[in-house]
Amino acid sequence: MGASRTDIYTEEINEIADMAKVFAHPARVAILQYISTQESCICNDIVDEIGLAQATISQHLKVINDAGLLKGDFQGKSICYCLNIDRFQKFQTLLNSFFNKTKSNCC
Amino acid sequence: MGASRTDIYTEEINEIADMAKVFAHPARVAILQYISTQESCICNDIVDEIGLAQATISQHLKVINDAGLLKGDFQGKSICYCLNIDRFQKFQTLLNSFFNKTKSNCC
DNA sequence: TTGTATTATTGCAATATTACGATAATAAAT
DNA sequence: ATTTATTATCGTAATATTGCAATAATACAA
Repeated sequence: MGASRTDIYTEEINEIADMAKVFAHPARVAILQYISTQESCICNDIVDEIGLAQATISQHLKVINDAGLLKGDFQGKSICYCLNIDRFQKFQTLLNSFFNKTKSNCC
Repeated sequence: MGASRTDIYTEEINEIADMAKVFAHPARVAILQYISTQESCICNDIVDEIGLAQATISQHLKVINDAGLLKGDFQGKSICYCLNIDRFQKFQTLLNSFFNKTKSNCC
């Protein structure tokens, strides 16, 4: 007990939950929003911008990255993070598909 | 430490994270989906359908309800849960607005 | 009122998440 | 090779979440 069960749900349902988890922490929402506003896809500035420790930001970036939402390119010593638009679009499409199906069925 | 900080983010960002949290567990996604397929908005059947303990389902229903996504009407001894479509629609609209803004800005 | 069915709450144990300091790893510059 | 700047990882503490059994509360029926 304590751990979420995933074996009793369909793959689609687990996928939606996993997607939502990325956005289920304000730091990650803020990071995504901030990255999108930066012309040159800054990296360590995220730490200054958001106000959490560097280790914490790195941890959140890992979660976002593991979900496939980032492209990271080295630029000098720093890493230039950028949104993976295709993946981001896929998230939006799948979530909308779930929303539309669910609300159209409703009693 | 351990608790999420919310004071350092905008209200919009916290709102999006709170919304996403509802969908960030497969049981809640499954519950919402199931409720939407039921003509007559069944209640305790959710327990049978999903396969978690009654206490656990009730806990998840509370999370969904606290987010304003349910309407519950008494029907006999049982409660007839139904999706609050207006609220559900608002979730979809706000999330889409975040997605659209974010992806259009990207580098 | 008593019994029955349904849902909510409480208490607890297990696991996950969040946050940070310290440290390691990496890449470029000197 | 050494230094410097940047990012990732490790270890740890605090809090949150998940899940369940047991129990309480609620609503109706007899």
